[in-house]
Amino acid sequence: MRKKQIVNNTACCKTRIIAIKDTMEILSGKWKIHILGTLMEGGKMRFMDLLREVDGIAAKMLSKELQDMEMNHLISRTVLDTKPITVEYEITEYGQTLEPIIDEIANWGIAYRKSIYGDRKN
Amino acid sequence: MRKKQIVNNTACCKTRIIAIKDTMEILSGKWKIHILGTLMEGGKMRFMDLLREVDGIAAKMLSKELQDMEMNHLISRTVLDTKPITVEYEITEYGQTLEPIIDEIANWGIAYRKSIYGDRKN
DNA sequence: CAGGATCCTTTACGATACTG
DNA sequence: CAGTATCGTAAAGGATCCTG
Repeated sequence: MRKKQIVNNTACCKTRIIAIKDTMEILSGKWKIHILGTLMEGGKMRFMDLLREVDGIAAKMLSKELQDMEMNHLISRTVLDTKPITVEYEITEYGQTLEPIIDEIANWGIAYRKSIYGDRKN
Repeated sequence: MRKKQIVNNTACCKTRIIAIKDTMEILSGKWKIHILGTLMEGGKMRFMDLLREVDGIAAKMLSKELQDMEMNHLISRTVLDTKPITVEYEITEYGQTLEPIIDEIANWGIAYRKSIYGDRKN
């Protein structure tokens, strides 16, 4: 029960830890999950929409996080030829594979509120 | 398809966004999910164990995040009366309700590696 | 061992302009 | 509208030393 087998552990058991690290690296920062959650609800959204809906985010951060996620192919950016231009952001198919994560996060948050405020409407 | 019904949306659809916010507030920072993931694998662990297993974390951060999570009742801290003293950290029952989230994060990370390196052993 | 204290560097984040 | 630039703060990160 002490520390035997540490060497063997490295091979099999760290996989999960590394996996968590990989995922968190891609979702790094305070905002990506919020943005993704918002985009999952809202479908195609414009910069300003996101700025309004993602509570508390500043334009600089939004801009930066969107670029980040675009680079990682989690979202797509489409410039529409209007005047002034419009830009639409949308979750990619690949980005949608993150939905189970976001869902669990949302579910936990909902349960959390219930455990605090009870089932009453508050 | 434009923006009709925004008013109605606020009542029903923001629940999820707020839930995500709640959860992310409790899991805020770069390390909590890593620590939880590690504790979920390792069971009871001591400070030094965590310092070794949570890749890259500094003692200062570990200490702070552990306190944070203890305050939120996600983990428990037990001081054993040895000499020198030993301290064991463990996920609480409440903290275990986060497992579905961590699991999804780990799963995604695993799939992510596969999508990059293929099924070959790398 | 389990940490807190200190000091210093580097990112992350935020608020407020400003531009095509 | 969709951003970038600029500036300032706060938190993260690292190193080292210290204590019960």
